[in-house]
Amino acid sequence: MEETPADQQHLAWLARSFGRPDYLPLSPEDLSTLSEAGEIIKKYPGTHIFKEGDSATAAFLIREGEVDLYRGPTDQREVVGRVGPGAVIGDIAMFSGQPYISSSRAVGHVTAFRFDRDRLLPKLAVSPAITLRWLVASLTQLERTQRRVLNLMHKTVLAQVAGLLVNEADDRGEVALSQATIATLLGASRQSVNEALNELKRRGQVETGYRLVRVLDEKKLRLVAAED
Amino acid sequence: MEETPADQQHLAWLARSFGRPDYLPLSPEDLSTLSEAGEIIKKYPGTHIFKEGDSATAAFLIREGEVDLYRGPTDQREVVGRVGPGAVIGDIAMFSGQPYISSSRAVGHVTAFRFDRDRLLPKLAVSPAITLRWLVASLTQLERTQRRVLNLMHKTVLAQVAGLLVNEADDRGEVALSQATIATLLGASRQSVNEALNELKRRGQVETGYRLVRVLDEKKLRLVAAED
DNA sequence: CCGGGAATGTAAGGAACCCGACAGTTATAC
DNA sequence: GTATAACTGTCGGGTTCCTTACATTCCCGG
Repeated sequence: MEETPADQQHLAWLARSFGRPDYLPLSPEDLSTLSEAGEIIKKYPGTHIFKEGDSATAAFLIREGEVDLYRGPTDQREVVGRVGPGAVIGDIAMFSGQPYISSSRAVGHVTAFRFDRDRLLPKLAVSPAITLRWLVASLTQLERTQRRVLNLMHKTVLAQVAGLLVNEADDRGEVALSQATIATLLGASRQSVNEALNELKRRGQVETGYRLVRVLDEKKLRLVAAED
Repeated sequence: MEETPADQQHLAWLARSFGRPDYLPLSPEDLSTLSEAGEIIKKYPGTHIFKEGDSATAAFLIREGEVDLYRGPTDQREVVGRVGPGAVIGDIAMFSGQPYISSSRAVGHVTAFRFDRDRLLPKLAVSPAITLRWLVASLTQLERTQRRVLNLMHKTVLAQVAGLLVNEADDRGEVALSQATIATLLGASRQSVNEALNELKRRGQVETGYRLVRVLDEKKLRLVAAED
């Protein structure tokens, strides 16, 4: 089998995306196996990758761009999360054989790898290493979600906002979310988020702009997130 | 290899414990493989199965009894959940090679199956079906936790209590938890839980006793849980 | 360059909930 | 069988946060 440089790059990227690279690294054969279980797809901003209730025939590995996950009807949608490159979505529904539990919509231009259920399962049945890696990835996600439960339970909106900013900031310390989106992500009201951001701005720990928050003092922000 | 009736029973129980039995059922060889990766252990009430921060060398599958999961120091512990037969605990830490994230304590007499990491991983590496089943189990747990996040975000204490009662009730409709425990499970105060239970009692949907809540009208209780 | 839609800023009133305190009740251990 | 710890029931003050409402600012397409 001959492979172009682009393929190589893609396969290497696949290897990095699943969990810690030092833990049971995928062999080159494993990578090939995985790449044959689906295709790369591209989505325009605002389009759906899958919708709540659809039969779950595939899972998706985000390569580029960001994706919003939400539940409920369009007029009163409830954002469940926003994920970026490296995230796997739709796998819960696909593996458990149930309809998708949430809808996913591309925020910007999105490139993803689609794993087709019928092609993936036979491959996994003969590739324990990949299955194990996928298991570890899902358990890591589970742990993250459990931590989120603990945060939601006892922390004030101020601490929650600080925590979200630290987690979601890119390498330039910027978070490109509207205050309304931050509010739904935290399950708070837009006004409370606005008030919290004002407090952080007053303390000189962040700057705010249109659809944008810039982290100025990550260290202090982490302290605020740990309070309460 | 000769197997006693007790072994057979145990292996069959293992098969039922992991997710939906109609989905990729384990073969008898898989069951044997799994049973060789650890031993059955028994724990007295109040004793620890593992403690937060310990090196995670094993995961546990609960066979009988209930287990409390909690985090933080003993004097101000924070209950993360209570699990019964069929639940797998400690697997997150074990697979990701990190110390246990929470402590687990036997509520009553507990029988569990201990999977030793060093014996389990080689078995899984050659048994994709088991790994896949484990993956499905963890994803199901992830979905449950995500649902809990949604509940915590927008629902009132009354609705949360109603939901917990419906989920935790045994076949006689009884929930043997103290109001304080219910409160920590929901991240609410004991007083608020007490107030909610009074309201449900006033409506004739539950009865309360010492360390006990009895569900009288599950149907209406589900409606209350869905409100808000 | 300007109009409309989207996002941000601000304020007041009220609901839900937490905290501290204490009295009454039930289980459990000695 | 009694002491003690654990649990339930209840009250009032205080806080956080939501809701409603409206003014202002910003972006983008024509």
